[in-house]
Parts: sequence; C-alpha cells; structure tokens
Amino acid sequence: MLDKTVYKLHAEVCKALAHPLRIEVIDLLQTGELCFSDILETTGGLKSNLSQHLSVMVDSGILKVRKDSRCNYYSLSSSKVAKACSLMREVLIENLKKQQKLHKSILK
Amino acid sequence: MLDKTVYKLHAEVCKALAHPLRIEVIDLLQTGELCFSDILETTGGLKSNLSQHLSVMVDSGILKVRKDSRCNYYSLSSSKVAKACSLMREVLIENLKKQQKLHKSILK
DNA sequence: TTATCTGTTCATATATTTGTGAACTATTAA
DNA sequence: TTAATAGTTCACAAATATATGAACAGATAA
Repeated sequence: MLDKTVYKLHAEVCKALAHPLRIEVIDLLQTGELCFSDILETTGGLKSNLSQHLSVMVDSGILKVRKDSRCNYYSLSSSKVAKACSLMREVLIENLKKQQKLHKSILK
Repeated sequence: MLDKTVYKLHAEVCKALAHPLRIEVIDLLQTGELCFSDILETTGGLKSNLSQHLSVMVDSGILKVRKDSRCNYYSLSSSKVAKACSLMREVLIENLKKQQKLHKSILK
C-alpha cells in the first residue's frame, strides 16, 4: 500500500484553488505581481477577507509575497499554477458545452 | 466589474481536486477506467465514503461513469484533469524542495 | 423464490472553511 | 507628536464538507 501523505500534501495545494475569490486572484496575477490594495480594488469585499485568502494561498505555496515599505506585492509562485488553473477552466467550459448540447437535444 | 459567476463555477470544478482521496482516484484513473470495487480495493476505506467522493467528482464534471450490469466504471472526463493535477503536484514538489534548501541553509 | 453481489442513499456527528468587524501593527506624512 | 495609510490578526457565527454505519435498490445466481 502506498503512503497517503503525498495525497494529503497534494490536496492541500489544490485546496488553494478551491474558492471563487482565490481563482479570481490567480487570474489577476497571471500578468505579473500586484499589490494588496490593487487586488482589493478589483475583487471588492473586505480587506480582512482578502488578506486571509491571500495568506491561505501563500501558506499553500501557490503565491509569494514581496514586502515593500509601502505595499505588499503578491505574485504566482510558478506559471504552473496559472496553467493548471486554466486547464481546469477548459474542463469547465467543455462540460458546460456538453450540458448545452444535452439541453438542446431534449428540447428539440 | 466582471461577473463573478464564472469564478464560482470554476472554483466548483477545482474543489473536486481538493481532497486526498479524490487526488488518489485521479492518479489511479490516469491509465484508464476502473470499476468501483477495484478503486475501493486500492484506496481502502468505506464503500459509502468512496461512493460519495466519486459522486462529487462526477457532479463537478471531472469524472464520468459507465454503468454496466455488473459494475460501474469510472474514468476521467478529460486528460486535462490529469494534466492540471500533475502540474499542481509539480508545484508541491518545487515548494518542498525550496523548504528543504531553506532548512539546510539554516542548519549550516 | 431467496440469497448474494455491487454499489448508492440517508441521517447524523464532527471538522473545516468562510465572512465579518473590531483591534492591532508598522510605516510614512504632517 | 498626531494622523493617515496599508494591511494583518483575532474572535466568533454561519455555512460546508467529511466520515460513518445502517438502510436501501437493482441485477444476477442458486
């Protein structure tokens, strides 16, 4: 029997993708680092909430922070994060299309 | 402001990756479909638990089922799921290596 | 018919995640 | 010094996810 520890660690990293706000942040950071207040301006909501979500992402290793005296800059730890995220989006899109076809064939 | 609906749907799909058992199932199915009892034999645990996790994965669209009179065969809905999953594993491995280096430099 | 095999569904207890607002810290500006 | 800016941390309530075992359903075998 295999050791399950790696599955647990792997799931921890994947959990960091499993929230709408965190997906939105990954999308935003695809083009490069952004500081906290810029992210907040785009996503909206409470700063405490955003801060907590960003810290989940940093702790899981999908984001990194660069602290400047005036601003905290967040960026993706690897382009693989953005790539994985966009693959999952493609899976979503494919599924939505399948559903659409199904609906059409039922209504026909 | 963008519509957040897509982020919610996207996160739903990503949530399906966010559990150790579900990661293990994705790993198992990379080489092709397997029936419920074979998956259970490898992963261990209660059949009710596995059944519920598989149904989460099917509902989110990352797995599909083929029902035979004697067995339910599960498979990945797309190779993109396996690809995204393995990218996230690479992110994990990279992070573990970084941590290791950090530890070494502290202990040096 | 009655068993048996293959799973799913359900109820429930527990654990984890999430959102909120207040309090707090650190840095810069006046 | 005081005020302002930028963000983190904390406590708590509410919402979700998870594991468990019992009950259930459908197909096949005896």
